[in-house]
Amino acid sequence: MYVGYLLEKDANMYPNPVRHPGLNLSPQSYVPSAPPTQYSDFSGYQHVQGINSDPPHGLAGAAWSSPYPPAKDDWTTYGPGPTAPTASPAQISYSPADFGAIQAPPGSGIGLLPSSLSTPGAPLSPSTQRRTPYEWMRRSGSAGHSSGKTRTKDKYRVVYTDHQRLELEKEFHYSRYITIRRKAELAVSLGLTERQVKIWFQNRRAKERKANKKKMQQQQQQQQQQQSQPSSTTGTTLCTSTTGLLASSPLTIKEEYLP
DNA sequence: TTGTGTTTTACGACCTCC
DNA sequence: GGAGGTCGTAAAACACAA
Repeated sequence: MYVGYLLEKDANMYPNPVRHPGLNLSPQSYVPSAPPTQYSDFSGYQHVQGINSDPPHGLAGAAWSSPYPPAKDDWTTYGPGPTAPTASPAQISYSPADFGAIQAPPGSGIGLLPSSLSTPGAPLSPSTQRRTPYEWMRRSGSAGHSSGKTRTKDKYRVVYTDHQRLELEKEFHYSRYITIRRKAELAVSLGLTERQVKIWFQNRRAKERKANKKKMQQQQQQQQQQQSQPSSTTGTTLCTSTTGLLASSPLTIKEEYLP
C-alpha cells in the first residue's frame, strides 16, 4: 500500500531499489523469453507457466489451472475441518529431483539447490543430507504436516510444502513486496489464503532484515578488530566500510542467486 | 533418545497511508 | 476505518550434538 513510503523509511535497510525495473508493469507481464535477469536462475522452473502467466481476468481460467484446491475463503475458521488442505495436491511430496531444473549459479557457491540435489543419480553424503542453506527445499517429509490445523486446535501451525515455499521464495526474489493481484494469484495457485501469503512475505522480509543486521554487525566487528590492530596498510578501512554498506543492501541477498 | 538451539508459521500491537 | 507495513513474540517443526 505505502510501499514507497516504507522503502524510503527503510532506506538504510534497502538502499537500492529492490524491485525489478519491470515491476511497474504487472509482474504477470514478465515472460519466459525475458525473465528478470537478476533471477535468471529461476527461469528453469516453470514459474511463469504456472504462476506468472497472466490468467484471464486475474484468476482461474482454463489456462490458469491450479494443482491446488481453491483457497479457503476465510482463515478465521481455525481447525482442521473439511476445508483443511489435507488432501491438497500440495501435499504431494516433492522429491529433490523435482527441483532439478533449478541449479546454483556456477561459482556462486549458493543457489536454490545443492548441486547434489540437482543430480538425481548422485547419492547424498550424510553431511549433505544434514543442514544446508536450502533446508526448506529438502523437507519434503514435512508436507504431511500441512493439515490446516492452527493455533486453536491440536496443531499450532501448518508447515508449508516445499513447492509452496519455492513459489513464495521465487516471488519474493522477484519482488520483496507483493502486489494485491499477485497475492491473490499466488494464494489460489498454492492453495493458501491471501492472509497466509501476506504474512509469509512479512516474515520473509523480517528474516532478510535480520540477516542483513547480522552481516552488518559481523562486519563492524571485523572493522573494530582491524582498527585495534596496528595497521600496516592505509585505506583499507574505507573499502571495508563500503563493502559493509553493500552487504546491508538487499542486492547482496539477490546476488546469492546470481551467477 | 533427549536436550538444546534455530527456523518457520502465526498473531497482536502499533504505525502510516489513502 | 481499513489495509498493510514493521516489530516482537509464541510455539510447532526441525536439525544436531551429546
